[in-house]
Amino acid sequence: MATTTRTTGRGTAYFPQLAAERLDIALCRASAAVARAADVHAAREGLGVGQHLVLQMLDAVGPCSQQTLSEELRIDRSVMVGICDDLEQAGHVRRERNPRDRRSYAVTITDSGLGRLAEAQASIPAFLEDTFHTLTPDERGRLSAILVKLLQADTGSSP
Amino acid sequence: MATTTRTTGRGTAYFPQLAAERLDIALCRASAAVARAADVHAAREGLGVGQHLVLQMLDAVGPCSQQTLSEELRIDRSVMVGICDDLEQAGHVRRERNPRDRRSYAVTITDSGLGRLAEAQASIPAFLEDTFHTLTPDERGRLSAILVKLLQADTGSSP
DNA sequence: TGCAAATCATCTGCTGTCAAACAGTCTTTG
DNA sequence: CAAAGACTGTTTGACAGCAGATGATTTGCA
Repeated sequence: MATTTRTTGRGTAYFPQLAAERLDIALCRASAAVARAADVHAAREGLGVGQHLVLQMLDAVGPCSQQTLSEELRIDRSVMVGICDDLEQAGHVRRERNPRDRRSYAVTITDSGLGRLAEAQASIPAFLEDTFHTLTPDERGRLSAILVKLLQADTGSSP
Repeated sequence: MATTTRTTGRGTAYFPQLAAERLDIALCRASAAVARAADVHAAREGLGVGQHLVLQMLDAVGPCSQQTLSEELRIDRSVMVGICDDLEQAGHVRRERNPRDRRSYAVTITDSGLGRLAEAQASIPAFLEDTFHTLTPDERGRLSAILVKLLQADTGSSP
């Protein structure tokens, strides 16, 4: 028996060793696990992760073009189209042509969107606590700082 | 005006703030960037990331079934099929039916595979150095330890 | 003014991954 | 021994994400 770790049947599992040697793999596997948890949470909440981020950013910085949203949230343009479609259909944002540059939209959050955002925001702390409960607050802070530093090198990609 | 950061046009970018607030998002975005770098490196090296991991594990723990490889490397079974197909076609592994349980294979690394693995392994340190050059060795160690700890909670998924 | 180049949103095709169904094999149990 | 259930590898269908092309609009320059 040994119902604890039925992975190999051998005494030791190989994954921890790999994760220790290959920082890139550890990062990707951890991200996949967290992303899955986020998707589950979002599905239960009824608001997609991308939709939540868009509402949050619109609330924080005001009306934006879809391109600005894409760049700042690191979401592809063609994906952003669908996210804004869904949000607009739900009545959470309005898409108005920017009068100063009618190629771009001025995506604006509505009162409905503000209410939905407030609901969704309220559930985030519990989600984070649940997902990262194995880490101490100190470790979470360190992880955050390291990731921010790592991400700073990835702003403009290549010349 | 303001050709420095053309992301928003505003003075400050929103992404760093988001990354600081949402640990899950920061993790996913960093992972995406690293995964892309790994894919580029793998393409240049001519050996897929998954293929490399399989060879590495076979060399470390000996012949395995595809299921063991899948579970320990956190790669889906149906993806593992293609990886082993490619490796077998390249002559880097052999698939022999396990005589004790003919449902499973005993995937075995060949001499060709050992040679290919040695080549690929040699290029990993430079890749890691290049990808994580913004982090100090101390930060890399901390990140690794935190990720390992975070991943330990993800062994058996649900009861 | 008029025309070429750039920009914004969108659409299309492709790749890679995952969930679910399927065939072959082993184990259990009557 | 034989049927039912569980496990291994494989195939199929669906879906997210990304690169490139397209249409509408603005900007730059002769």
